[in-house]
Amino acid sequence: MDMNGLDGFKLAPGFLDRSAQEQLVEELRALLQEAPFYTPVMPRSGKPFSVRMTNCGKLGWVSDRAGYRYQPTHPETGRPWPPIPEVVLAAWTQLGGYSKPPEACLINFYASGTRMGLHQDRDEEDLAAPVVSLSLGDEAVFRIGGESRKDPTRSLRLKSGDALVLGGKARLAFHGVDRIIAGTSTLLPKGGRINLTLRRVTKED
DNA sequence: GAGTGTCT
DNA sequence: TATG
Repeated sequence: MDMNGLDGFKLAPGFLDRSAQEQLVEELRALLQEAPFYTPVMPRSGKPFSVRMTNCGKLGWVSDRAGYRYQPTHPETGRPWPPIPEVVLAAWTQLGGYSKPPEACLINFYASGTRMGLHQDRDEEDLAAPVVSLSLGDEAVFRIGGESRKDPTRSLRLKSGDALVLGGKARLAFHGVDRIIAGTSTLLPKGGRINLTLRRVTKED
């Protein structure tokens, strides 16, 4: 809707065409053998997230009873995260407009019925860097607001192949996923949605 | 130093 | 169901 980022965010509809999406899903299949999805839990309460997560890149975002943090290894296998696929790195280069490379790529799997409450991405030290995300599979009803939880929000549909950049004004915008619309994509044989989120974590390195 | 939770 |  707003490619110029007047709201601070930039949506690039159809950034990945169907064959690029298929190739990426193929790469993800191998990556997922190395770093399987797991179910994170909320700090303190231990309540499980409905999304399943894994990561690639030098650092991965994790949540457990101790809190949120970035770490270099998978919490269940103890192994380092696999490298970020080339196409995904290319999205950062083409859309991010940032000199330093991404360090973390969070991979979320949303089965139908999964939601993600409104939140800010603020566990990164480098808040000047944008957040770039790619959608694959079923459509998501995405909600985005402002820097305060009480700011008005609006809803947008994220389709398979779309890229979304949260930078500048929108870097700290509250956002979440209200709903996944089952049956809106044939990309993933078992349905659901995969979201890849690229972030720069540290300022130097 | 809690929080991407669940609630209506 | 959509919204906050």
